[in-house]
Amino acid sequence: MKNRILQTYKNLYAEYSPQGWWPLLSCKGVNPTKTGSINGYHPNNYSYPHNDDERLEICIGAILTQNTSWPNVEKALLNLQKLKAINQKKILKLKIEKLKEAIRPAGYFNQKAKKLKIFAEFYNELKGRTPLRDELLTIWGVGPETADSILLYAYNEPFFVIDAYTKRIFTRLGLTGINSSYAELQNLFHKNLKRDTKIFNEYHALIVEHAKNKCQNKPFCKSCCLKKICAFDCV
DNA sequence: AACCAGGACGTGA
DNA sequence: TCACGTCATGGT
Repeated sequence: MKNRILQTYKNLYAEYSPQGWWPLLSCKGVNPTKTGSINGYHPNNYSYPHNDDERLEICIGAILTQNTSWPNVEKALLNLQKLKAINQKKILKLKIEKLKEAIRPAGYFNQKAKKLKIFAEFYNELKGRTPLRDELLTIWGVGPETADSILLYAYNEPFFVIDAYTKRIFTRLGLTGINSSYAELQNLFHKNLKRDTKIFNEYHALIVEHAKNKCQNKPFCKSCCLKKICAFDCV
């Protein structure tokens, strides 16, 4: 089993090369090959975030991207940037209607505006301290995936991020069951990989890339780099 | 023109 | 626990 988790990673890495997550506004133009308007990817550079506002930007992005495509999130982030609202104190001061207007392109703007207000409060009280996973999970609007995205990409803590793409790909590979829980799937990675932040960072990003390119709802198995190690019966 | 996107919450069983 | 409805915009 361990070999297959690692082998999958190696195949994806060889196919797509380093992804440069998490995308940040400050990295605009670094990797113009990626989709979206920000192009805020920074391949082979795992030093981000570089300050509290960049860290908060990742947290905001993690919340805004809930069940939402990244290009839509980018529009919202750019609107927030214009308002200089990628800062917890500014978010707290901003009127809720203004906040909703700014993040409207990301969808669910009523819920997400509330989520950002609540998170900004929490973030402000942290005063730079790294939050515990259980702390994050008590926040309204932060579930397991958002918590792990924040821990991994904003705080460089080794928590593997499980999303719909991960479930789809690893179910098809035959490495997990269709009904496996978030915790079970996360355990699969935690137990079979070195607890290394850079690998967790890259692996999740590669999973997303692969799901977008090949392992879509309707998969393109013929040209898939995981074809030889996949259990999926592609017709 | 339906379908779905880097989920989480509230509810009822 | 767990299945299900709800939330909303924008790209394909």
